[in-house]
Amino acid sequence: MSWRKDQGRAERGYHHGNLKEALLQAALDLISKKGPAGFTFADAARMAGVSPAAPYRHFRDRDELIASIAQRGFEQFESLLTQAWDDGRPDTVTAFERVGKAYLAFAREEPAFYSAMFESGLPPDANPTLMAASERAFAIIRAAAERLAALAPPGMPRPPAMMMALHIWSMSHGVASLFGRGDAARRKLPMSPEELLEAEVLIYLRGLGFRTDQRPGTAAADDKPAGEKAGPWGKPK
Amino acid sequence: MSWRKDQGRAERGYHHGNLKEALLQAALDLISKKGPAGFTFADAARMAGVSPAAPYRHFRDRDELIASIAQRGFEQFESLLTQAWDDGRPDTVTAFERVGKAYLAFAREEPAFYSAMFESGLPPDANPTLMAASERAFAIIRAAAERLAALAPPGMPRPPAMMMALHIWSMSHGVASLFGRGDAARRKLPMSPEELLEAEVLIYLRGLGFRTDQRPGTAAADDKPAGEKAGPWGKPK
DNA sequence: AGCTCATGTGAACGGCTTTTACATGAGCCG
DNA sequence: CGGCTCATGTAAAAGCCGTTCACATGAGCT
Repeated sequence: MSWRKDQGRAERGYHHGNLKEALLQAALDLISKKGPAGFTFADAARMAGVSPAAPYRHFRDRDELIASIAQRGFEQFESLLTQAWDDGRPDTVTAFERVGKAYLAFAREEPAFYSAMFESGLPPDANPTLMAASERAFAIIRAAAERLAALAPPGMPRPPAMMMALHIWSMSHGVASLFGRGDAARRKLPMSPEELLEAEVLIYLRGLGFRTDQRPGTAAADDKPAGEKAGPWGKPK
Repeated sequence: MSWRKDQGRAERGYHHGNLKEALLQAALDLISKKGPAGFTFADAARMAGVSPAAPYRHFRDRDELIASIAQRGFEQFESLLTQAWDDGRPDTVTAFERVGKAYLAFAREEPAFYSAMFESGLPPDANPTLMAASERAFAIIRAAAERLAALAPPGMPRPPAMMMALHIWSMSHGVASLFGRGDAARRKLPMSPEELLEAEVLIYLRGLGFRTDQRPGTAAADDKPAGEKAGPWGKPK
């Protein structure tokens, strides 16, 4: 019974009653503290107050637990992005930037989920339901890109929405993964990750011909070429 | 002596003679096969034909071995990027794109190095010499960005080179990390990672006011606003 | 009340990391 | 050449982890 920690939880009998949930919660705690590599199955069991063998009644092995967390992470992620996108209100560009911020916020505030989702080294094709969850989350970015692409200024070739979505995703993931988490991979930056990503996306959108200095939402007013105003990186000296 | 594998190597006596190197090489093999998580110290020792305790004469622990690999990776990375940049020849934009391709090529061809460098979950501040190596590699991108920023079209605010460098780095890392390696994280893409990154960088540069459809290198010829020609993503339908 | 099956336990196996005391022999010094 | 010394490697052991298996428990159904 050395594993029985009685850490403040209600007394329980032979059966835990909610072990699967308790294990997922414990794993989240542990991963956010020590990274997905430092997390151990036995620790999670200890934290839930059960024997080291008990988790095997709920997860085939350690990887399946991590995959479960990743999946749950993608679901929360999708919901967060959906909310941030808010169907493009009040205008497409504003909503789009809100999605970028939400991406970073998720990476920062849920590092355990984020690393389980993107840095756990699981084969993504191993778990079809996991991949489906991941694709549903990406679909939000994809949908936003679609709407944005439709707004591309006339007289220019329309950028493929899928490509735009992949670009935005890679920017967001790149910033989040290199600079995003408070603890890991801290490099000295001249600006916050949020500012960095926002500037990056704005410059990118300008490169596609968008005029990012105003927010018409749906109206494309004048035709002045991009690049004659202050940039998105604050005041030029 | 079960650990003695005699795998084709020259016979040796009590002393290995080159164990440190052999361990690094073995670790590279193992990491590229099974990821940085799957790699074990004992396996590396076995592969080098020594007892499981021998590696401790050369590395304080498993993490120090991985850090050594990461450091060596950053050195090779720096050398590769330097070579790709080639001091901006034949022209800045061309050289810049070559750097992007070199980044992806490194991630693809040296996945073991790449994951040790960016995905091993080591605290980057733990090892000052490692961080220094990482900064020397980044300095190449930084220097390239500096040259590019100096070329920014007149009449526009100059983008800060440091910001450009961080943007380029995050794009490259994002693409490499999400889509770059053949095995891991494969998602179906409408284009190759190289094309994806090249388009992304070109659009970004256009957003900064660069005219990316020609390669003046140092001369900024005419003034036509960007965005009146075919985009960098191939033919618009 | 009795049965059954999901859920949890204990013990055990093999493997990994790391430490400690000991063995070996390469290189240096005289 | 002979002997010393110390870097390098070995053996053994402790402690942890993942995983499996036979067995225990008791919740829920009939």
